[in-house]
Amino acid sequence: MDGGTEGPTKKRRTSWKKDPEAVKENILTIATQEFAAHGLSGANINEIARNTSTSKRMIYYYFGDKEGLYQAVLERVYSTLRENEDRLKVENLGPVEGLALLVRATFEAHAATPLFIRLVMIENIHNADYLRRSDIIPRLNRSIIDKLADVCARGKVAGLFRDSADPLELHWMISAPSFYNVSNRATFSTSFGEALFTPERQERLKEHVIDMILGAVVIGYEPGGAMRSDAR
Amino acid sequence: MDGGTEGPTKKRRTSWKKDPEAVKENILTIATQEFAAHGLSGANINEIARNTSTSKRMIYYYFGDKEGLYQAVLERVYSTLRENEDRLKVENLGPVEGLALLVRATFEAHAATPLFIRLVMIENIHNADYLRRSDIIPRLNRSIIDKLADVCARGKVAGLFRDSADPLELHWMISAPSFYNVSNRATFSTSFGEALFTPERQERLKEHVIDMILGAVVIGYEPGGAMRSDAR
DNA sequence: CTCTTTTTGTACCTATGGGTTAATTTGTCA
DNA sequence: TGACAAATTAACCCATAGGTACAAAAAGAG
Repeated sequence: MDGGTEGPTKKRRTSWKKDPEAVKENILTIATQEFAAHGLSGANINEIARNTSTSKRMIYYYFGDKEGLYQAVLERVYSTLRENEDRLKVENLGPVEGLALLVRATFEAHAATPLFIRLVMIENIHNADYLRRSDIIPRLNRSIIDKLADVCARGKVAGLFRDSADPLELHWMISAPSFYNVSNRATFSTSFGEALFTPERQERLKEHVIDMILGAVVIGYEPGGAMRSDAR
Repeated sequence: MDGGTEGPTKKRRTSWKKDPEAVKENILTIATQEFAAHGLSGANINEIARNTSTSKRMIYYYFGDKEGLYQAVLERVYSTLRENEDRLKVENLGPVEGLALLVRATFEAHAATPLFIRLVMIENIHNADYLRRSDIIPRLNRSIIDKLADVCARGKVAGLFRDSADPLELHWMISAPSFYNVSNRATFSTSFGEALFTPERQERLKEHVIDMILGAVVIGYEPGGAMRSDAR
């Protein structure tokens, strides 16, 4: 493929297609892994470049600098999260089952996306500076609160939930164990062993979390109640 | 070597005292802050040196390399934590009050030591590699489990606690919200506002956590029960 | 088929920062 | 009191990795 031009010294002979979006996607995918694995300062741009199908030059072309790339990764990952949340349909469930579903889904979603968890951990190490700087993100996590507010309101109207139930607090209570379960697995299991991280124990933990949350919110709730079809 | 004193070219003239322990302590204190602030790769040895009352060379003299220093910091911080745990006396309290006290103390201890939290976050980013490598640490966190086991056993004997209550799970349930409350404050408040982080809301959150835990463990428990002096 | 714009590759620059060399002071103990 | 070890200092080294300069090749417009 060098007939016609015959680069004598230089061998510019690659024939690429114009597909900036695919190139960006590719970079972001690799960068996500690298940042999640090593953090912002720990990540290595040369290493990222080596794992992409393009070159270091393109990273700087599209994302400006390391921080720009990190920010793009962060935003993409948060967006994905939001999409997952939006998929959850809870409106046509009873308040108790609805809440139980939200807890269960949150716990499972966290367990299924350790990469996301790691990026959030890293962002917290940076005091959420990049998240704060982003203009698309502050409103992202709105939908989960809306869902909780809906369930909460319906639960109170039906006389099933305590008056003290608060959507934001509830989100905090649901996120905390779900997040910690993944984020602190390494130090926890190093200190106390792997016992809690077998599939069976994880199932149990999940049900306990559901019971705890429902116990705090549902009047007269008793453990195991989330399993019953008539969740009174 | 240039004539008694009188350094014409070199000015080695500082006069220092020998106090290795104090120097090490000083280095560790500064290094703890730096590592907690920026992580292992983000921390800068020159910066640490600049903030100590000694020199960069001494850091390498006492701790070998950056990782050695990080490990020393980690171990010291875990040791401090253990000492705090040991101070908690729970044996002469009833099971319910005892458990409530453990939850309250854990929540407050986490809130009071953000530096420790950050180091644990960072260590989790590194998959607990340095914690695992340390020989003094794996047995460190034993005492808190022992305390929980004691409370648990007494609660069961008294017929107050559910049979399902498990010390390790309990520790997980107590740590999760206590840790998350500090570790994820930055992203949480960026996403949802600072509402939950005022002193009053933190108090409320703490009581809710206590209620959740006790609700999961104590038979027939009802919210606010931890406050009553006769914790039946 | 030019001309412009976008996309890409290669080679290079250079500040940063982890780590080292070698000398110098202080204390100690025969 | 002088050698020896421990503690400390100042100055230096240099690999790494973030970032850039330059220019070529492809695509699109007209």
